[in-house]
Amino acid sequence: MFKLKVFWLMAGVRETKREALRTSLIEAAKGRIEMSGLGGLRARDVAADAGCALGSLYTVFKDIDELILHVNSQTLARLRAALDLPANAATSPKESLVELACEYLKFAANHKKLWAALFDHRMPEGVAVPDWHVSELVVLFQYIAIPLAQLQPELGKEALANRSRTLFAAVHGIVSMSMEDRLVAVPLEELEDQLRLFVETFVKGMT
Amino acid sequence: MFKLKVFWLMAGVRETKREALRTSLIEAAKGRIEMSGLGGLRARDVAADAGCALGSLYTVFKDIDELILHVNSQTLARLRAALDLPANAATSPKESLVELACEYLKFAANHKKLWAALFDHRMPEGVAVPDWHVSELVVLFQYIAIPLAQLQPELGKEALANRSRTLFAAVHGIVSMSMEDRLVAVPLEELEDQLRLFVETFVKGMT
DNA sequence: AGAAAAAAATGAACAATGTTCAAATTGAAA
DNA sequence: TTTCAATTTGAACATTGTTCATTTTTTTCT
Repeated sequence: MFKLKVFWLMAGVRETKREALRTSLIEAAKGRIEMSGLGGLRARDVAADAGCALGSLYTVFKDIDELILHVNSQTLARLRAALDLPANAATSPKESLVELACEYLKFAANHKKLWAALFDHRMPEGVAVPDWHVSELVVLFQYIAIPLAQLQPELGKEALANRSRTLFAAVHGIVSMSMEDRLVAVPLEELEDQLRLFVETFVKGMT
Repeated sequence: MFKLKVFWLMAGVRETKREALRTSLIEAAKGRIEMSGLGGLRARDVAADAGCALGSLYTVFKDIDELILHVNSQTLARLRAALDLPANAATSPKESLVELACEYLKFAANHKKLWAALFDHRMPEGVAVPDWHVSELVVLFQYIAIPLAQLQPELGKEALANRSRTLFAAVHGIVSMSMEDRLVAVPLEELEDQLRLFVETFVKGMT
């Protein structure tokens, strides 16, 4: 028993260190992206920040893209968490959609560079985004599908999915352009008003 | 021999060759982007395709970004030309907005990589997109502003500009996501129906 | 036209960066 | 402790954007 436990503990050291390194690398990459954006991410900087050699990065991740995907995965998790509040505390389907959109805008504004990395990142030509990450993205459509289904109960499953995706894309486009200071020089409160108006108009047109 | 030299002197060989090189480089870059996307663009390939030395590229353009901006500038010009048809042949403001959106979708679908380059390209951290290029983009909002002003004549100049920008951003978001085969596996006709429905719904909600 | 000056084109060299790999280090087993 | 296997390391490599001394071409001057 004692021996077994000792064995297990000792055998665990490698796994433990590996996990710690993995976490450090993701955290370091996240920090660099927050500071300098996706374009300012350097393998050497990440390794230095994480306190490991350059080569060690490649023993944990296949390449830089895989590391970025993991940072994006965490960002998506925080985004989903932020959307859970308005999704649950809804007074009406319309209000729910409006609040979801506003929360999305606020998240983007409060995490500009991490949020941008979510959509700016591109895999190398011909390489597909892995399924596990695509499905993390697709879940976002669900937040919209629930209130939308209440507003249009006659919609079939397919049609509902299509419209959810379309409305998400529209809101995303608006938020996305809001983040480009060059094209939109307007305070956040006003952006939120515009977005609110947009969703309300769209919902009104639906009924 | 004397006459030949005089001819060359008068022809302004220097300027002519410089313009020809400029054109070749932009054309070569355009071709490379069409073939391999923005991520597949290489200074060496462009120079080789244009039939000049690597260094010559940098006698015409400050850096690769400037070259890309010029390719994007031409793409924008073609996009605007494509939008002129539906903008002029409109039967009603609503129809005008619908057709503009559909034409935008078709342009994106027919020039996927060039269109993607338009929005995927990022200047280096801290460097702003030059004014001349920003204003080329901003003109797109005007296409929407005209029918929108007819639908809501009570809107002030500022409010009209805001709403035009918002509607453009929404349509752009939808088209943008449509181009990501991974998230949207749907034929173009159906995408067009979705987009048409979206704009119609929004216009209906506006009135 | 020919020489001299100015401008432009060239491509080798440089710097930055992602990735690999042989050697060194460290953990696991006996 | 000793041995073996897994892991870590960072120097070296490959690719790419950019620069610059040198060469070539164009213009100017006589």
